[in-house]
Amino acid sequence: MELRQLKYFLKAKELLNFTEAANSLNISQSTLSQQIKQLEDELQISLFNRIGKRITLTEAGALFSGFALQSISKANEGFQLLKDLNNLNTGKIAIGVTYALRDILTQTVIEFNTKYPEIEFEIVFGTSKELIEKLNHFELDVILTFEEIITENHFKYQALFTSPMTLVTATESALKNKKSISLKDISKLSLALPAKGYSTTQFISDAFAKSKLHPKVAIEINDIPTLLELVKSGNWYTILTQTTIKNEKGISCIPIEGKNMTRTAMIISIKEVYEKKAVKVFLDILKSLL
Amino acid sequence: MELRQLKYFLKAKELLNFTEAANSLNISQSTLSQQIKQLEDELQISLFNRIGKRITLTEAGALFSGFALQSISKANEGFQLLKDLNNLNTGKIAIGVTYALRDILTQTVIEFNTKYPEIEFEIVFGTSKELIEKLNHFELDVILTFEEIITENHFKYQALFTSPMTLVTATESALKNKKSISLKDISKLSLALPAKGYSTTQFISDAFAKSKLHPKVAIEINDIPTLLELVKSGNWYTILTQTTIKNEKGISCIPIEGKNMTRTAMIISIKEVYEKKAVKVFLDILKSLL
DNA sequence: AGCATCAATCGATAAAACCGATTTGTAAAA
DNA sequence: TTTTACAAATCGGTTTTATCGATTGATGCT
Repeated sequence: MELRQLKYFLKAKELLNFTEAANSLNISQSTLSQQIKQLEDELQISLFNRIGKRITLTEAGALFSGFALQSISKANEGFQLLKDLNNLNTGKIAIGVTYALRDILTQTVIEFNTKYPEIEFEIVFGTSKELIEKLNHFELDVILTFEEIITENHFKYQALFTSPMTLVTATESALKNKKSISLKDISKLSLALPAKGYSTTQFISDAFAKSKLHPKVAIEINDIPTLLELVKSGNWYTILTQTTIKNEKGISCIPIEGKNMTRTAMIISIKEVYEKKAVKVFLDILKSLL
Repeated sequence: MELRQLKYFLKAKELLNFTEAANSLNISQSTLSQQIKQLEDELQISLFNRIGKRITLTEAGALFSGFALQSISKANEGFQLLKDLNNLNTGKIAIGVTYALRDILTQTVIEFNTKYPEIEFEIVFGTSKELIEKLNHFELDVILTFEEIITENHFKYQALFTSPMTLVTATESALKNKKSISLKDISKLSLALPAKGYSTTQFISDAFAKSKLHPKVAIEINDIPTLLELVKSGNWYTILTQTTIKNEKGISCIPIEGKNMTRTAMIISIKEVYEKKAVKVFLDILKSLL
């Protein structure tokens, strides 16, 4: 059992196709086939079912894959630690972020980059659900999102700031002079909301359910800039945290009445995983900008 | 970076001597030297300082070794899981135990072995300190001991039963008719106690300190059967949990007065590590015997 | 039936892990 | 200081194995 074989196995598991996996790994199909077989021989159990010309993962393969991933990850974390030890002249930060936190992220990336121009970024926008999935697969170092209802034990949470939930309107709206608005009043309006999966949408539907109200949802959409365009048209309203529309023109926001109508921005990372020095510095800059 | 190299590295780290490490690994010193060098080249950092003819671990080596161990352990845990998946016809249980729990261990091992004769045992008697050290190095699957003052976050603790602290005397002792005894009275007696490192000794000295008393410790000894022989002579007394001397002949015990004069037997294992099926079954049998 | 696809297998090659012998460098002993 | 002993590094050669391309065999699709 070698790390090489574990890598091969995981790629084959991911694609469930030896030929494609071999291409992806830049080895021949024959090599991959042999190495998987060798691993199976050593483990004395099949990792894949060969059903005709297609393969599926066995129960053993499914159970084993978690450990294989952990084994590789630990080795990589060790490697990463050594790189960091030298300096911040190399490396990559992978950050997941919800659209609402775009502004603070952008500021931080710009400032970080002037100080450490060699560090690469991978920035992934997505729903909380998608980001947490990626975090769990070690595809992201850290994510920035709002607090979740369910907290997971192996995550580390750091609160950043709170932001009120607001009704977002076109600037020239009938409601433009209101200082605040109730959920009941909102339930009379035609709404365009972020798609399910966005934590904001979950939060809103929970809030309405608690008040035994039903929002009029005319549009669900999974792209926030487009959502804002729709709102600017004046035909619909939406509900977002105030932070989301900071620096946006042509729209205004009205705080929603009621306690607990605020959300807390969070940094989420995996507890037991070594935190890259570059990530630490990045987060320090982020916090200093608040 | 391959698991093979990580294993070589860890053995070299352990022995801090390439020649001995190579022997222990059944490879030549030249191979070990080359493989370590190759690993260092890949990691672009030295893992060992070569000071003359002797080697020491660098800071990088020390930091990296934890990840190397984790990487290997995760791979091994995956392997173990697959073995367990098949059956309980193979495998090994490594148990650490303090002498006090010898009786319950023995019963469990006997019963387990009649059901699963293929499973091997490695049984290590030692002080709590020694056992916890071994548990942390993945040399033991589980340990049986009394509760510690300090609990560690990455351990899982399962309470088994409580046992009173007792003064142990030769059966034909001047104290034989006493139903209980105070710490103050004990402080007048000549004691033989288990060596430092035994959790019982720690517990006793704490108890005396709280009562501002000083025990008369005539003998410290790191072997419990011998300790009991000394007590049987009638020249000394000792303090042990009642469980420890269950089924021992020629000695009697007198409960010690005062609250908190009991200890709780514990199963301790590492939280995040996969628990072997055989270990689970073993512990189930152990609990059923209580 | 014929074709396309994919994993397994075969034989050959290139890479690498490995070994024994030797060298180099240091520390301890004389 | 010189000698001796020891331990890691290096060298050249051998063995092992990872890899490849080509082929085979089995399956699903048209």
